[in-house]
Parts: sequence; C-alpha cells; structure tokens
Amino acid sequence: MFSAVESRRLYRQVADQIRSMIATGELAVGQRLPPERELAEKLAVSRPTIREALIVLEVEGLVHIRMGSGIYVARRHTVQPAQPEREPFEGPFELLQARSIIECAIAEEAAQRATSSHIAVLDENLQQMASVVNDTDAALGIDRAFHTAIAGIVGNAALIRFTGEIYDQRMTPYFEKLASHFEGPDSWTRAMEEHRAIRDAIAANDPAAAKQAMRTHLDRSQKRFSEGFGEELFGEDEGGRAAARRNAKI
Amino acid sequence: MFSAVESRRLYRQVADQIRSMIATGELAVGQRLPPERELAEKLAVSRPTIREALIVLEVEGLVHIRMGSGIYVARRHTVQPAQPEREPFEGPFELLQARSIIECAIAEEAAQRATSSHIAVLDENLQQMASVVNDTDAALGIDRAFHTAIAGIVGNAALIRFTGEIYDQRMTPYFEKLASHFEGPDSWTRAMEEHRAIRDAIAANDPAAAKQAMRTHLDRSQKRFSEGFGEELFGEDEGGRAAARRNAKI
DNA sequence: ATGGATGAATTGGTCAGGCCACTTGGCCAA
DNA sequence: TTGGCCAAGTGGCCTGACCAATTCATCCAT
Repeated sequence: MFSAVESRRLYRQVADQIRSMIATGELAVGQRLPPERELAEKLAVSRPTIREALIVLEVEGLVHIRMGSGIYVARRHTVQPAQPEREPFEGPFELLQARSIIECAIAEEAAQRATSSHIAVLDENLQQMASVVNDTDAALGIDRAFHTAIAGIVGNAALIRFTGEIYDQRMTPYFEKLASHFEGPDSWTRAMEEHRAIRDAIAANDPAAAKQAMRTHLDRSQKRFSEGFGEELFGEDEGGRAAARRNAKI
Repeated sequence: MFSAVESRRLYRQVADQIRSMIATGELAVGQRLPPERELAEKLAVSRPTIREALIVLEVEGLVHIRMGSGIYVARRHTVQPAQPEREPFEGPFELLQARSIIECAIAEEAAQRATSSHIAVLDENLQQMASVVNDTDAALGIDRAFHTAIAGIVGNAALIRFTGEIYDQRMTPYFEKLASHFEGPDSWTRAMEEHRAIRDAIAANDPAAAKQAMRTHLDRSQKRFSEGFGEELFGEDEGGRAAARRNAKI
C-alpha cells in the first residue's frame, strides 16, 4: 500500500531549521530568539508561517513562547520526541516492570495523603470506565487517566508526567492493534475491578494495601498482555477519501 | 517564588476542545474533521487560529493533516511525548520529591537482587567520588552515575533512563550555578558517606535499610539544596528581560 | 458499458496588512 | 529607594486574498 509523498510544508521546514540551530548550540539554552517579525524578514517568509513553526517547536518543548516578551529556547528539552541516543522504546515487559516499581511506590504515597476530593476523581474515572468497556480506544484513555490521577494525589507534576509517559510508551501502533484484539469487555471489566481495589485501598489510607493492589493490577495487566502475543497483525493506514474509495473497490 | 500566570491562548483552547472530542470518541479514529473554514465558522474563531490549533494537535500526533484532502483523526497518537497537561517544567523541589519516591522504590528493589558485581560497580563509583570532591562538575557526573547504577542493579532500561532523566532535569544553568556555590568538598564528602550507607544496605540485601538510606540521602540533599536558597534569587523563569534587570540589581 | 482525461470545486498553505493585549524599560515624582 | 505612568516592542488574533494539492464530476474514446 502506497500513500502520496507529501511535499514538505514551509512551516515545517522553518521549524526544522530553528530546531537544528538549537541542537548545534547556535541558539543557546535560555536564549531569546529574534522577534517573529524579524525572523519572518530574515527567513523571507510570512509571519504566520513563523508563528506556525514556533508552535511546532513549542509543542515539542524546544522553545517557550511568552506574549509580549519573546520566544526563548527552553531551559532543557526535557523528554523530547527525538532523543537520538534513546532506543525507540524499551521492551513492553521492561516498561511493565518499571511501572510496577514506580507506580507501586506512587500508590503507597498516594494512600498516605488522599482526601475525599481525590477519591471523587478516582470514582468518576471508574464510572467513565464502566460506560466504555466495549470501546478499547476510549478505555485506554480512561485507563491512563486513572493512573495519572493517582500520581495527581501526590500532587507532584513530575510524577504525573512520568506516569503518563511510561503509560504512553506502550502506545505504539503495534500495541494498539494488539490491544484491539486482546482487550474487550471482559478484560476491561477486570481492569476496572482492579482499579476499584486500588481506589479502595487509597481511600482507606492504607499504603501497604494500595501498593499490593497496584502490584496485583499491573501483574495481571502483564499477564493479559502476555496472553495477547501471538496474533497476526496487519499494517496501518490513516484513510483519506481516496483511500476510502479504494477500500470500497476491494 | 512566583512565576507569571499565563493566560490561555485561543488556539490552545481550540486544540483542547478538539482533543477532548477525540478522547471522548465524538471524533472517531480515522474520521475526517470538518474543513478549516467550517471549523472556524462553527467555533467562531478565525481560520489561522484553527490552523494553529490543528498544528498543535498534529505535532501531538492526534490528527493528520493532508493538503487538499482534509484533516483526519490519527489512527493513534503514537508515542507523542508532548503531553498537553505537562507543565513547562517542574520545580526543583518537586523533582526532588519525585526522586525520593521513585529512587527509594528502586533502591528497595535493587537490595533484593544485588550481586557482588553490582556492588563492585558502586564501590568503584565511591572511589571516583573520593577523588573529585573538589571538583563539583565532575562530582555531579559521578553522583548521577551512582544513582543510575542502582537502577542498573534492577537491570531495567526504562528505570535506568528515568533515573538519569530525572537527575538531569535539575541540571539547569541556574542549578549549576547554585551547585557551584553550595556544593564543595564538605558537602560532597557527606554525599559520599550517604552513598556508602546506601551501598552497604544494598550489599546487605536489606530492602528496608536501602530504602531508608536512600531517603535519608535525598532528604539531606534537599536540605543542602534548600540552604542554597538563602541567597537572593530570581524566579524559575527562562530569563525574561525583567528578570535580567532584577538580577542586575543584586 | 467502462476506463481515462480534463476541468471545476474544494481543501489546505502562504501571504499581506491591521489592530489589540501584554510585557518591558525608561523616566519622573514622592 | 520605590512606585506609578507612559511609550515602545512583542506576541495574539483577525480579515481577505491568492496559490498548491486533492477530489469529484463530466465528457470522450474504445
């Protein structure tokens, strides 16, 4: 299956250029970039094109845009998309082990400090989960939110971020396909029950129980994941209207 | 320590709205969004604002934009590190708290599985540390290596990477300047002793002692860091012009 | 009837110009 | 020295126009 080769948009080219200037140190960390109007003039493009390029870079975390002040090279491209020395991802089992260690510690900490408003957040998540057990895509999103909500109880942005990131690193296209096969109403219902056990332990302010419930949940999640290996998989396509028409012919 | 509260840009709000429509399933995977002009009309904003919002979402991996064809909900937001809920960066105390939770859990796990070759690695690190107590830059590198070596005992690449990343996130130019003031032979010698206590607990395969030793080390590290804040300082900003002026006055 | 070519319509990409909100720095008065 | 005010600069958002790419409908040839 082939898709049209997409010519490179100008704002992407501009973003690439600025990104490489940051990477080479030509633009130093913390340094202020020239104003949009000046960049547009220097690079001989329109100002909206510059804006669009800068938005790309900001979403990537390479720059920080401040209204009225200017655009600054981010202090540290923390957790960046393209980390060249980084493996594409660690093995899924390795990630699960890491989750087990980190998230058990977080659950333990959360149990020591949970309030009723924290528990209400978890309860709402459980309700949402109950209504989407037939929709794996939505369930994955809510599953993720449950885990980051526990980190949220600790109230530490770094932990929230790590929890989300480590969850997302499994979210490869491959894993998604796998999930669509091995996750279904049964497995999501079980996951939800495990979530409830975690919720209950945290609500009881019982760190040891919370840790154990989280470990149980992740162990079982790993088991479900292991059982899912073995399916034959196909490639992916994002579908356009022409593709839909081609599909119709098939 | 305060930083300016940044009002929410319109294109970010639009991106948030579309993102939540994708998360709730209102916009299905693979579905084509309305054209830019129509979205602009429906959401009562300008078309460039829509474009900017869509660029945010494309960089995040949630949509795929095709010229002349339309905008499609991505099959899956694959491994897109730019997390919308992410703060620009976490405060140093927040990172220390996160380290405390994560690294104590890792130390606990390491103590359960350490072998003599693992301990030899820690011993070599301690020797290296002893020879560079007068050189803060070198000491920081060896300090980092000690912490990642503990994660290495668990033998999990994800944990090693997280340990390194979370350590590095303190390594802002600001922090490095601070370290050059408050870290010296005395503090590095104390850190080394604390490292030794961690090493000993891990060597004894005593998880509780390892956890306690690590927590003690990080608590004291935090105390040393806090004491460094006795100085008159500017906020955690990326260096705006106002901050530069206040600096000049100091 | 079917397939290919062509042109129109639609859609995203880029530009120019304008105005508003916010930030910063300088100056002056208390 | 500190606080207030103002001007200049900067990012944010808008309107309108035109260009490039894609899709779809129509027409023509086989």
